[in-house]
Amino acid sequence: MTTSRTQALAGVPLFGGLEEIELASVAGDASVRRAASGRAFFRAGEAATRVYVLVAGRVKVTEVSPEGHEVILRVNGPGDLFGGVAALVDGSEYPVTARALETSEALAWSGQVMLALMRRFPVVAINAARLVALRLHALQRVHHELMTDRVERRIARAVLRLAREAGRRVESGVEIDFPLSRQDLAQMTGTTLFTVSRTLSGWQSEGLVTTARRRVVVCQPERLVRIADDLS
Amino acid sequence: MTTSRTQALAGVPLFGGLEEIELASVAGDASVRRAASGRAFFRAGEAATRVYVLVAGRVKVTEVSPEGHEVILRVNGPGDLFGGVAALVDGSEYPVTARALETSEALAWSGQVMLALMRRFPVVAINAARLVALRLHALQRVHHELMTDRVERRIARAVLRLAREAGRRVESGVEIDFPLSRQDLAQMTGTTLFTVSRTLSGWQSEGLVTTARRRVVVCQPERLVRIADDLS
DNA sequence: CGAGCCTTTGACCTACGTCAACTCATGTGG
DNA sequence: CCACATGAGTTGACGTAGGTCAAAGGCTCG
Repeated sequence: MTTSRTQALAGVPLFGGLEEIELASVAGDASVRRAASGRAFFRAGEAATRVYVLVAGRVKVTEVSPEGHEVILRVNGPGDLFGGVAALVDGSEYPVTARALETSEALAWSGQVMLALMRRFPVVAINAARLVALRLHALQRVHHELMTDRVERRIARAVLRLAREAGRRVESGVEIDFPLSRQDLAQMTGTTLFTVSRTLSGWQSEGLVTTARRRVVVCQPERLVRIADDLS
Repeated sequence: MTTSRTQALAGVPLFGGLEEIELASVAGDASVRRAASGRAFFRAGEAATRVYVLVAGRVKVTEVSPEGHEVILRVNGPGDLFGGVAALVDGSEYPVTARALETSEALAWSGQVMLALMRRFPVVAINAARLVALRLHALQRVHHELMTDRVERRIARAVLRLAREAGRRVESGVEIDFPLSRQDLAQMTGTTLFTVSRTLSGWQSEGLVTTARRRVVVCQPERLVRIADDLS
């Protein structure tokens, strides 16, 4: 259904600046990929053949070292570009794994097709550069935090970021809208699930958050911000 | 001297794929910027108006937090793009500071001009996306290390990277070819100058490296690699 | 209903940060 | 050209944030 694919692309940053008819052409070149919760769109080490734009769901992007240590670099939501980074470097491999956190759907283009699109519509290439640049900036900030901040602050920042990007209003506050384990938070903040557990327990007993198995609700964002920004 | 500027651009990755005559046109739009050792090409927070390609020297890219903690994100050498990332996001500010480690020279374009170049020569936009992507990958690896590795290994990796990217053969091994203090290494690896000092002292007494004030020579790279990759 | 996950909590330990004191180059100016 | 001020580096003593490991309880989903 090309028309529905075209609609899915409306408002996607990668294609900002394209006319509707151009969008339809771009959509025509796409294929639809789905992944059930826990399944991977691609894994690190595979040939980087495709560029994805997430249409629905959540996808975590992780990197695992030779030793087997896995870290979470980012959680993508609808509209986000992923895999694109590597597919432009031709003949290369994905350096990361993209795994669905819940049932997800994406549009995909082969690297070749995407390169052709970029040559035809330079604005797409410019958008891509800008998007990757923004991602780089975001990672630079997280990296800085990791170098200089204590764990409680890092966890606070991670939770606030997730609430901002993937928050859903509920009675008691803002719930992070996908399953998020202590282990996940640990892999985002460079600590252990034990420390995350202790930290969240502490916050919960102070009323800052309420938690359940793989669920986090931020109840008092401003107090969390105080922890995140504390200048003392 | 447009012709010398054109020569400076030959082989620069950002402009790979351009014809000589196109290169000359690109060079014609550039201005030359110089910075003495210690001076900044731009500082974090300034309006991001220009894109730079380093022609000669070394430039360290740093980020400083509100608390005043400074971390080194990268050291650029000749041919490297810097500042480009932000200048594409129009109306934005540089998120980082670019400071010359030694007397340096760069070519610069305004963001406007660079955008126009990218529209005219889509390959430049594609190159830019690719370059930023590569930088993102590099930062992802470092970030991973910071999350999972002990300091000695991180320092070993940083030293090896610098030797690879900016090494000069000397009698006793490979010297890192720009002034590099313990503090610098600490700000690259997320530790303190004290720990770096102790670590280098240890290595020196084992004959792995020789050091002097702001100078590091790698004498036994393979043993350093053993520390960096130790799978025990 | 049962088998795994996810989570909690406690006890212990250590890698590394912090601070202080000292030495040694270096480059600057008198 | 020497002297001194300054910034780089070293080393020791000490404290602690948070990692590690073990044990056990509770969801949930098959």
